[in-house]
Amino acid sequence: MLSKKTKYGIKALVHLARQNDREPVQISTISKSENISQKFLESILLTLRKNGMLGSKKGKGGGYYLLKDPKEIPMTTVMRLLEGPIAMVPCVSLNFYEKCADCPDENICAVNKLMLKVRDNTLEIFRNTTLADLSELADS
Amino acid sequence: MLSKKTKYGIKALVHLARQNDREPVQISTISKSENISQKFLESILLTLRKNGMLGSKKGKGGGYYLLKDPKEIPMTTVMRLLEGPIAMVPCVSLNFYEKCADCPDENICAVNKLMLKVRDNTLEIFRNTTLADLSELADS
DNA sequence: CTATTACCCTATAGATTTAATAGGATAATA
DNA sequence: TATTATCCTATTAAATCTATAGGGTAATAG
Repeated sequence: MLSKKTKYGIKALVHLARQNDREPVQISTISKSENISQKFLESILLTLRKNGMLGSKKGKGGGYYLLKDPKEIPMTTVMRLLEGPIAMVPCVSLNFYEKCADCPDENICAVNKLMLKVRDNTLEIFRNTTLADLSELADS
Repeated sequence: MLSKKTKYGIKALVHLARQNDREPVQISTISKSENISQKFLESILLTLRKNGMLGSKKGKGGGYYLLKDPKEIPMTTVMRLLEGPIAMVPCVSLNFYEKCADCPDENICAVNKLMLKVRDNTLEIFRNTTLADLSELADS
């Protein structure tokens, strides 16, 4: 299951991507528009900024804005930042690999085999989907 | 992330599928062979039996056994039974659909759009992978 | 220069889920 | 009738998630 943190984070990023200009958008604006608890959103945007995804401006007229072109932001980056590993088990994770304590040999492990396939497919989707793609309304 | 319950459940099912005959296998045997806490495994096998996946036999020479041919058991069934929804968000789930509280219109929701793609792909894999496929050792 | 605005940061708490354990009841077999 | 092995409920320990609280800091306007 996707955490609310990730869900809200994506929504906020898309909100910023849909902005025509790069003018800062206030937390409260996004919070109201996307129905997200303002304080919770605050902490999410903070981690997005700390990880180089967003810039911010303080004081009146301040807010958050995207640092890069939405076309240049693949969802792999966003997902790993907010949700962590894309794989469903650590033993098939590229960026968060961990050996299973119970599994003597990954090569003959059924779970490994299955989840490797799932990871490959999911990864492919996230790689080929940018924030710009998600910002285009409806269908496609 | 895949829960240990699901992980252990799949391993146990594969263990049973790898059995040549349909003779009952004791919990303790699977538990030792797969490095799973026996009591925890007990509860997992119980739910698998209650949902028509396994049969059981009590007393000496008892144990659990598959009720169907592994070729006839797609991973969609197993996953839904053990893990629940395959989708990462309830609003794109086929069997566990739920509307998001915060989302006024799913058709223009970026998260919905993205997770729908992921679900479609993952579902396809689970549909086309049977317990028999996972039981074949190594590569493929 | 000072009031206001809006982000910055840490800590904590409540709720939920997960993973496992405990302890015995029940049924089948030898 | 003793033994074996599943059946079943309840409980707990730990982890994670989802916020909320409460103030600090920097920028802007007038």
